[in-house]
Order: sequence, then C-alpha cells, then structure tokens
Amino acid sequence: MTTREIPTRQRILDAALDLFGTRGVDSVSLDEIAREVGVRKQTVLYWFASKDELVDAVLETVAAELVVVIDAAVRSASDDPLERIDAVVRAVFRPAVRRPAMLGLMREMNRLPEAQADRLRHHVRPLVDRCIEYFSLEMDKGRLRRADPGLVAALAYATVTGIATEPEALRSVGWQPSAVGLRHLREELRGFLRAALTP
Amino acid sequence: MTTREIPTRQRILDAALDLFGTRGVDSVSLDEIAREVGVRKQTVLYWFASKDELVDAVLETVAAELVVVIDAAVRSASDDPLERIDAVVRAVFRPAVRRPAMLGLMREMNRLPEAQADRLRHHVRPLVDRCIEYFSLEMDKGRLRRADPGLVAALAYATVTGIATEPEALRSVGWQPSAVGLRHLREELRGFLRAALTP
DNA sequence: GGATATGTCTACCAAATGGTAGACAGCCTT
DNA sequence: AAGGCTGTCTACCATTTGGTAGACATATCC
Repeated sequence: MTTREIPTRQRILDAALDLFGTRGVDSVSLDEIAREVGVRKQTVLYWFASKDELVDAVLETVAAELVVVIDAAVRSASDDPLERIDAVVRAVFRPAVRRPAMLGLMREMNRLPEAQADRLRHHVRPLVDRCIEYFSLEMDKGRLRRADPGLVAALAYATVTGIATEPEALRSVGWQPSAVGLRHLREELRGFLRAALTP
Repeated sequence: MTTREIPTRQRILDAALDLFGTRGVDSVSLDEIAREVGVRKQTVLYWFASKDELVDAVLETVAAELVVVIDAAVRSASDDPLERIDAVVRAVFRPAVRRPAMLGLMREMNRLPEAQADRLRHHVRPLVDRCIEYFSLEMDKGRLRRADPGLVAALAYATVTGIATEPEALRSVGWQPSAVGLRHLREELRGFLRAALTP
C-alpha cells in the first residue's frame, strides 16, 4: 500500500460513517464495515481498538465538521441576524445533500449511551454557548424577538435538525430528500424561522 | 394465571415499549424483555411469532395512541387555530411526561427498515391528511400565514417532535426533561409557533 | 543483509441472539 | 374421568458478534 492512496484508516472512517448513518450504529457489524472497505474485520480492529472506539472516532469527525461549518456560517458576511441564521440553516442542510448519512448520524447522536454522549457534548458545547451569546446580543439590540436566548437557540437548533433528521413527517406529505426538495424545504423553513424569531 | 391479572401479552408489550424506547429496537434482546416481564424468552415468542412482529405490535400501539390523542386535540373546543395547535403540542408532550420511552420510540420510527416504516405510515397518514386539510382551510380564512399547507404541517410536526425527541440540543442549554422543564419549554414553543404560523 | 516495525491476514473463541422442538402442568369440555 | 387446549417451561441449535493470538509479508533503518 503506497502512501499515495487514501490510507486504510480514513477509508474505514468513511465507510463507517455511511453505514452508521444509514442503518444505525448497533445494526452495523464490524464485518460489514470491513467488507465495504475491502479488508478484513481484524484490520478494522487494528486501527480502532474496539467498535466503541470506532464509533467515537466517527462521531468526532462529524461533530468537528459540523462545528466548523456552522461556525463559519455564524460569522458570515452579513450583519443581519436573519441572514446569519439562514446561513446556518444552509450549513446544516448542505451536508445533508452531499452526504445523507450525515443526517442519520445526527439522529444517532440522540441515542448514544451516556458516556459517548458526554464526549460529544464536549465538542458541541462551545458552539452552543457562542450561539446563545449571539442571540442574546441581538435580542438586546432589538433585532430578535425577546425571549430566553438559550431556549430559543435550542428551539431553533432542534427545529432545524429535527426537520433534517426526521424525514418521516416530511415524506408523509410527499416531500422527497432530493436536492431540489431540500431547497424548497429550506425556503419554507426560512420563512418559518424568520417569522418565529423577529420581534 | 387468572383472568383478573394483567395478561402476559400486554405485559410483554408494555415492557417492550419501555425498552425499545429507551435503548433502541436493535439493542434490546428478546431475553431482556422476557426477563423484565418475569418470563422466559420462549413465552415472548409464543405471543409474538418473531421479534419483528413484536416490534410491529409495539409501534402500532404507539401510533394508535398518538393518533387518538392528537385527533382529540385537533377538534378541541376552541375555534382559534393557534389554540388548537397548542392543544396538539400539549397532546404530543403529555405522553413525554407520563412515559419518556414514548418519545424514544417516536425517534425510533425514523430508523425503521422500509417495510415497517410503510406499515406505520399507513396508520399516521390519515391524520396528516386531516391536518393539512385543516391548515389549508385556516389559511384560506386568513387566520394562518399563507404557505404550502403540506410543508407547513410537516414543518410544525417536525418542529414539535424534533424538539420532543431531540433532548440533546435542549440538555446542552441546561434544560431538563422534568415536568416543569417541559412546561417551560412548551410555553416557549407556543410563542415560537404562534409567531411562525400567524399571518 | 539482517533486525525491526508496520499493516494485513488466517484461524479461533466465548458470548449472545433469534428461533425451534417438544415436554408438561393446569384448565375446560364432554 | 379422559382428552384436548392453553400457556409456560427446559433443552437445543445455527448464526453472528466483538474480540484475541499469532503468522506472514513488505518496507525501513542500521
């Protein structure tokens, strides 16, 4: 294996993300991941000492990517808070289009054993704090509807990710998770959030 | 086993709901359910031919209960659409307080294999249709913000259930799923939806 | 060129899982 | 009283799972 190719470890992480995301962490066996990568299970266990460790690594990857992408959106060009929020929404939806498994994994995050959930919170926490701070600021300026900034941030977050990770409700009304479907949805959501957040 | 006690079948359903909801369908074994009920695994398999069938039965129970409770809320006393929506929100949150596993199971609904998801949709579909019809009507009357009624219904639904089933985001801001925490949350959500849905 | 390190493999294993076969005890009907 | 039905049990089983031990090949360093 020459050093020019994608290293095995990375390929394992990629395959694991896709499989965990689409079918759930517990339903996917190491064997399956190994098969997907074209390697033996023991090779997976060589790079990650246990399945738990692999799960942690995948979650960290996702969390880190999300944090980066949302963070970039939060301090986007525009000064208008609603434009900023829309940028965040776009940022959350973008990975959904490019990589549907990402959304599944966000859903998986809510059903982790407490130990793993804790490690994850540690990553996301600073981001949440920053958002709350920002919301609070804009509320003081009167540019966002006055309310408990923490709860509003959580509500907005839960709304966006709830929509993103709960395709069931949306599919029931004929919506399809295609790129164009997502754009339509995002536009509707934009109006929804705009109305909910402005004074 | 006299007929006065709770029949085994029901006790199995109850235990399965709790376990599936809190720990996820795949992570719970038949043995575990049986142990919870105080019976052997083979007794579980006597009442439900396979694990799949048990899962189906549990989901049907939950779906049926949700449909009834939401349906009742939809045609609640008040004529004000926002009061009605609030009644629905209350209806969704009530089981959350009384039986946290219910929420977990609602989350599980989004990660079912396609066959089971289909059977479930069949239950929920009429309810969704009714909601869409209602939204459409109120929009015509100008009492709700004009928009694609299907998408708005889905958004509202996803918002509520997203919030209800995604405690992660809320716990990050110090919110706790206690009865009083839920009340506080519901009040904030009420304002949120009111703003988002009114013209 | 030989030693060492790295990465992947073959060969196992113990535990758990969903599921089957069939015994058996109590109840109901005749 | 006898035979059948119902509900639960004991005893297995094949498969899958996460994980271990150690062989083997290739590359790197001295």
